[in-house]
Amino acid sequence: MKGNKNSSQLEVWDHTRIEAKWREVWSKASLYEPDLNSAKKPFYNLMMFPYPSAEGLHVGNMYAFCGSDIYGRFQRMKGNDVFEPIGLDGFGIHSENFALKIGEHPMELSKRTEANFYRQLHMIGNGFAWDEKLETYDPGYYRFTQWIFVQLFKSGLAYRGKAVVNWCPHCLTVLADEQVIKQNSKQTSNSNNQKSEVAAEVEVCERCGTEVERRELSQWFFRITNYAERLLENLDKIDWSEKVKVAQRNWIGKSDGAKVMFASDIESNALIEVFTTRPDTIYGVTFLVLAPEHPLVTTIIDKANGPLQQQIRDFVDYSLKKTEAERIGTKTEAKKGVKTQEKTGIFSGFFATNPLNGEKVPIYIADYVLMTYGTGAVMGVPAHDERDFLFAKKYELEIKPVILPKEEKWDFSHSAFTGEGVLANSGQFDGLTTGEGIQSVIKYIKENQIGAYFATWHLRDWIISRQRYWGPPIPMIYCERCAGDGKSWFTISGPVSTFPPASAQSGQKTNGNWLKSADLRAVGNPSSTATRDENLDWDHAGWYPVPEEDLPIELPFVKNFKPTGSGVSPLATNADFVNTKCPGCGGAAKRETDVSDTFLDSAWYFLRYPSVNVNSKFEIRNSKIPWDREVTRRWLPVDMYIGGAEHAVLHLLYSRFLTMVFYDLGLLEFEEPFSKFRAHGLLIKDGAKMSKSKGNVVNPDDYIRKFGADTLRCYLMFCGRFSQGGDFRDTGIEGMQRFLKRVWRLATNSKLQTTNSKINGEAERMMHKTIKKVTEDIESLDYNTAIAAMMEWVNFLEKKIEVKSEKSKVVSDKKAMNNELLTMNEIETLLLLLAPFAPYMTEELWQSIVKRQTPNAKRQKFESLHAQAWPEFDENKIKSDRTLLIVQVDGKMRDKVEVSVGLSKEEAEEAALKLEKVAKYLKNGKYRAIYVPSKLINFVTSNK
RNA sequence: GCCGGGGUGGUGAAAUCGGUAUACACGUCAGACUUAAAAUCUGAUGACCGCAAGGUCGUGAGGGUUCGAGUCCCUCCCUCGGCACCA
Repeated sequence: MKGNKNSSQLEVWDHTRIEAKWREVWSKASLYEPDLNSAKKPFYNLMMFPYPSAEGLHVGNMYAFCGSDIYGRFQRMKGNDVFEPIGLDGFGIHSENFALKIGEHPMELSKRTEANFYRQLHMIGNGFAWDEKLETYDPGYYRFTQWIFVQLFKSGLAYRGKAVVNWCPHCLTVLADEQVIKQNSKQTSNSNNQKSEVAAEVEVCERCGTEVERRELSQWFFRITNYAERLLENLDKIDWSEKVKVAQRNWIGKSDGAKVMFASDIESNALIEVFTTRPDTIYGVTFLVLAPEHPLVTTIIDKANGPLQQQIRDFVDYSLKKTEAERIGTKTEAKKGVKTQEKTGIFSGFFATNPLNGEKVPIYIADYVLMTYGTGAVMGVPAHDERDFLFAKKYELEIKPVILPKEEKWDFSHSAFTGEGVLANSGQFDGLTTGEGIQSVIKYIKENQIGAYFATWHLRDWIISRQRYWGPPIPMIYCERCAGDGKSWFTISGPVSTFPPASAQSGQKTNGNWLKSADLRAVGNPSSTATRDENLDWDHAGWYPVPEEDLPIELPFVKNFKPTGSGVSPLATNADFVNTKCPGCGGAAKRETDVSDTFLDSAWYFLRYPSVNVNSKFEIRNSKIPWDREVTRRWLPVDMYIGGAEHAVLHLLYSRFLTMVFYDLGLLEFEEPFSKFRAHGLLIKDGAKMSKSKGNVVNPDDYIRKFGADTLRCYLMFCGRFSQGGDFRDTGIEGMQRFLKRVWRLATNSKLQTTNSKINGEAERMMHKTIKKVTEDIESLDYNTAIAAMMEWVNFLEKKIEVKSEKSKVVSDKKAMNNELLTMNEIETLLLLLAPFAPYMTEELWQSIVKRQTPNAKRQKFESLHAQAWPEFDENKIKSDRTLLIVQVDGKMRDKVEVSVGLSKEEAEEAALKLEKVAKYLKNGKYRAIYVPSKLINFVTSNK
């Protein structure tokens, strides 16, 4: 029997009807809900959850989601229990700014955008586990965000400190360093009456693009710097996109070197600690430089005499102002760069002593030395550092070479030699190479207690507070009375070590040192503490975390949620919220009114998903922990995480940090949250970035309505390599619809043999070749070439049965002779391979053509295509006994000839020489042949 | 400046253990079907020369290695992203 019973219904591919039907059937059958408690082969397939923007789902979101879903569907068909959760990252400045713009309260706005976003996310055809959805603004969720803050506070990893911080004058809040991005803005400047383009770099807010300012404020910080070393080292152990690893390495920014103490005559015992990455150049020190903010500068001004005192004071004032000006209107000319930038400084009138050779060198104050890096003091080695060289030239300081280039001659009066070489003029270290010199000098200064190995980091502590409304209130209470008495949670609750480490209960080892009250910085890696927080005043007197049983501290409805700009959150205006009782003394106290950074909401959501509907039996201090230990053990870490590379040093770094903290607190059994991470590329439109200002943002709704989600999915994946991004063009999507229509027609074709007759020969080879290609390409996320391979196979199948000519009524005699029937095996395989890409259409065809049944929504159980086993390929069936031999003469392809596989060189030569196109080049008979078995033969006639 | 992507037809892009460059698709042109259009189908489509057979050139530029280079090496250019007065 051929064809199918209900072909009338199948003649038209009515994507809207089909997609709605299968959504309902799949949902009723809980097709995408794995058994979280007992799944045998758990596979956690995650895509970064979206901001539910009020404009709705962006086609770029859909691009990323579909790419992730294809991988998940593939894993499901490979026999895994796939968990693909979805939620909304709805708290935060982004949503709040939009609410402000349109004058709607975020609490109401979020309800609207949530409904719209979820509607759209239902449409795209992903196998989401909807039962476990979560929203970061749900009190049931942020209760735990607050709980996490409390745990960090109790562990000494959350502290309040005063520091110069980034301030966004538009968002009216502080920002973490990671949330400030450098932006190149081309500015035209008029110099010498000539207009020239100067590339200026400005620091802007990651959210709104406004240039940031600096303010000195007291803020809550997370001590991520304690984890710098582990965050860096673990990168080698995880399977992540290289570019994201590189970005994290850069951001963490470790520099190995040494701290060296220089004695000075500023006052007795005034040691100046310098940081250098080149201790081997220490004999070449001819001056010392302090940053204008360096603590000793105040002493210098105090002690200075005569006009010098005022000069130094003026210089320091000028430098600090200039730094500020630079930060606001940075005029660093990118092209010229660091090297030529003028170095300004002033002699302090004091001298320091080189601890290695006893030489006295002048101490300068200069603004090219930054207080925020290293120790804020630098040893000037003009012979071997470009900046020191420029400074020395300007102030006519001695240039003393101590490293000689191994081969060439170097003119030290002309420029600094910064490469590696051999030590000279360095006393006992003469003759050593740079590498040996560094080691020897470090050993020497350590033995003589004048210094030690030291690493400097770029990473800074994470500023958590935001002076905004739309976020989880930071669950802290401040009691003035206790502050006056020097009391805090730490003094009332006794040693922090009473906080029960879960690992102690489960008898498991943790990596971190457990806390003692004396060492509040113990969690993480104390040796990696960066410099800035050394200078923060961390005064926790008067501070108490909200008792855990009182969580969540719900965000109250505040009518005027507009940020105040005065350094406090709009919550401060709500007296009912602010006034509370002190957990320590029971007296009147005030709540913290800042909310936490939105990146804290998203730094742990993946831990929550599997436990959303599970009540954890595990408690800490009468408070349930945010995840169930059993479920978490089964599902985490995330097996495959897909997302944008723009979060390389934001979300991806914060998540790793928190996971390590939870591991150290014994709350988790792994320290890396995402075993495998792949960054997807950027989807652009007609060659240009999509942006609201350009008005070229594509909303998927219209396309889904017109072409169906299946077509859009396939088209998005066909635009280019998933890791590289793609270019969305309206003409391209029509081509993809043509392809799916052809698949539809092929499957519903009357020539479809319903008996399971065997296929063989070329047809079998094509099938196995396609299975192999599609399988391997999905594994490596090369979806574009997987689709191309299926297209090639469909082209082949159409030719095979001449389905096209049947329609057009033109049948060439030659082709009619080859007319074969399509087998059920081929159609089944095609539908299976295409299933992850076009889930709706393939399910419809599978049920009606293969299973010959059309389940309706009422049926609970059915055998979905998406629960079928992924087709296997047989390498032997891909091999052919005939092959095309490429024939070259002097490396140029002249002809090709079909031969049997495995032929000898002699046989290949013989076959090739029969070819006229080849023979004519070899008339004189002088040649030698190079043979690549069964592939290619190259006749070389020249004498080479 | 350092680090990491990338540069291939008219367009989106394939092909990197060195071995047919441009798969797949879009677009364009021609044709079939049609009163016509749409849809669908067939064919052509890197450039240049040529009626053709065929030939020459061709993967950002220039060198090199090799029988053979998009692929490896060297020197550059452009572009996107990360870091950067980082000592």
